[in-house]
Amino acid sequence: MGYLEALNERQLEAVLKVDGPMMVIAGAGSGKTRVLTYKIAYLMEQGVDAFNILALTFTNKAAREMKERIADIVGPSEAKNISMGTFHSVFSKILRYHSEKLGFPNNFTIYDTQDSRSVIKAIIKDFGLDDKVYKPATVHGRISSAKNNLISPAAYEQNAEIIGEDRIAQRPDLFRIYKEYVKRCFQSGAMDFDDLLYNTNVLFRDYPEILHFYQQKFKYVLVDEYQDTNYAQYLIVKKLAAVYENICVVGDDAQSIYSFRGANIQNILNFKKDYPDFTQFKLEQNYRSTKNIVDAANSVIARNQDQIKKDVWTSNDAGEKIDIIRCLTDNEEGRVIANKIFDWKQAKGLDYQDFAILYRTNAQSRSFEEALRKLNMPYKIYGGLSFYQRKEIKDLIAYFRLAANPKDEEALKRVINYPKRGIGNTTIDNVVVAARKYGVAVWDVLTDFKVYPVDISVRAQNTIRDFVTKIQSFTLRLDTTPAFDLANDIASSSGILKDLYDDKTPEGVARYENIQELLAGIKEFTVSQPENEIATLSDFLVDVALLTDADQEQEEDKNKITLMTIHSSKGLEFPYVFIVGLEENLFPSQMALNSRAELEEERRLFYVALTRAEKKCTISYVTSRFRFGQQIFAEPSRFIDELDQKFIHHINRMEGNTGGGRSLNSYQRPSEYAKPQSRSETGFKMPTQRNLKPLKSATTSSGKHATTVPLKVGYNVVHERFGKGKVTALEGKAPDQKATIFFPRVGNKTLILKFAKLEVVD
DNA sequence: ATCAAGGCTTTTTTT
DNA sequence: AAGCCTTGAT
Repeated sequence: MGYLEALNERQLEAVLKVDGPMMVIAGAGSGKTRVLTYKIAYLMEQGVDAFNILALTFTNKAAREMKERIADIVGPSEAKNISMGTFHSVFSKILRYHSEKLGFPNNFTIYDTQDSRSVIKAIIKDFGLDDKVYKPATVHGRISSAKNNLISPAAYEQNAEIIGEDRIAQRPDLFRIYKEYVKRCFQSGAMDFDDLLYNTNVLFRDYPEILHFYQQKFKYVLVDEYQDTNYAQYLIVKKLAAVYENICVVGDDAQSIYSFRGANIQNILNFKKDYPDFTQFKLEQNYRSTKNIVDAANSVIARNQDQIKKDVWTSNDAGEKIDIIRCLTDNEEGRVIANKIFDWKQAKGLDYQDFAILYRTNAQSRSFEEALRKLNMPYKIYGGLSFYQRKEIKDLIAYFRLAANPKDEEALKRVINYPKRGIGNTTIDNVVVAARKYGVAVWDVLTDFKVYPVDISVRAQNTIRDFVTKIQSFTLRLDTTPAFDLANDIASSSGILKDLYDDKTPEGVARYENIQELLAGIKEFTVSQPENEIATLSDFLVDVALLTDADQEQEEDKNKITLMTIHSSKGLEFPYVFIVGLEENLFPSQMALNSRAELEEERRLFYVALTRAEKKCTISYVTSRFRFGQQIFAEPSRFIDELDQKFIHHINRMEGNTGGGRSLNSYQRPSEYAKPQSRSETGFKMPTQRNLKPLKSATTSSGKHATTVPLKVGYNVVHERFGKGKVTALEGKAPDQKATIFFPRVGNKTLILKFAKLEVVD
């Protein structure tokens, strides 16, 4: 049990408490994962059977990593018997096992967001509703939050408050859409993400013997990131733990950032109500970050009203202050940060993987990608359009899905005429209308025009018959053929492979390669299966719907700069972190300015971002950026002002003195903002904030001349293009003085100071 | 039935 | 800037 020595007193207490309800409130970087890992290992060493442990994590990746760490302690053969994963993946497996109880096929499809939206869109159209008023995304959000709160369509319709909200929002028919949506999903043998939680609750509610079975199986229940669970998840956990009450939840209310998805901080408060004799542990020592970072983050989060008081502290060094960089445009922001990474990597001998760029929205990644590409620096973007959401991948998987579950209407619609086989929209529409009329799945109509007559041409009927036969031939081989073999056959005989191969545009080539990559992945999946079992395509499909980019990480992705949203950075840490786009209406998001609760969530998000950094945190904002293809002007985020000034340091890049109306600032700054941050003042007013001094008489946009600092041999300077350097020699006198400067990036350069755009670094 | 062109909305975050 | 949808021509 030597590993227990690696724990501090608080952590140790939390690990050693085995039985009964407990809650660990764990500040950022306080070793939460370590506690959870060791706790599970300790349980097993105390004789708890791995089969009796359920550990729920927020991502698949977190589950996998934790499992590996536990395996290191207790051995892989034991570790693999723990039920560990996300709520969605663990309970989708349980649902598959009992699906017939709920009237679903055991190979039910999991609809992703796109599928759900598409179903909803069709319903809105069929109901003759205006899709400007009933936006599919909004409607889906409404349905999703109903499900997350376990409100059935019937209960929705009865709920005066909800119906009132819909009426006020001019969407009185929403309950009808909800009802129809559930019906269509059921008819398609499909569950959406929310159904995985909702239906688990239905299963446990309606089948006490099944609930009883899992209560006995999962004698120990552990939940990570408890602050981000929603009501449906809360109730699942509560029911499972009702008998033994061996429940351990771990979380940090300050890092609750998923309320848009139904996450409810209330769950933490409910915990006290549900288990009055629970034990609470607080982990407050941060092992991750410097004092500056921890204290700066504390100074921000202190402004939130809703929080459990904590005193997060660290014994680490003070470290450097947080730099705040102003840039003119989003493109410049990309270049400046790419250059910084380049310089710091050189100067400090760092790896690419030491850096992360975090942003509020996925769309911001572009300027960084471009800048990094130009400097030939490897990066990896997480999130955004994931591999599995690409059209060609979804197309091929749709064939797989259809083979496994022909009632899957979204898959059917996707591929019935792709590649083109002459089954046009009119035909499909007619078939769909007929299916609704007969009250059966579209597939049922397609397979039997005698029983379900449809008014379509004989030609179309024949084409459809061929298509149906082809799918049926796939279905027949589903349980007997290894996944890779069948997948390969489907890719060829569906015509997808040829269709993409014939497309010689760069995009087409990339798509073809993506398909090959998917097939290679399936190959790997197939051969990694235990000797005497065959991995079928159905097995592959079970996982694929719930996979994300983070689960796909390749070995070659390891030493790369990380680009991701702050949301996806939760739980991660990096030595050097850049938080970019700190502007009003972007961060905090424009959508989050309607209530204090929303703003506080944005602030928690900022807190999460800050606390990802170990050594150094850098923040940037721009005064002008492109949005929807249009240039918009931006003001610095209020969050910048909320940081205690003690811990930050403003850097304003100086311009050259070429003059001439270049400045965007001159018309950017409205009067209310002609104050401290204004470029010629910030960084000069407060001596404590000064770190970069202008060297040559740089003319600012307002026409003022900045102070001139004499240059000396040995000074460190920053050049706009060459980056950081050291002055090795000086010759001549001003105004024609020249300096020889060694730049690690480009070697020695002799520059005429009059022209060189240099800044001196203290 | 298919394809090209033009117009329109979109960006908050994710299992 | 890009994807989606409608429209209109073939």
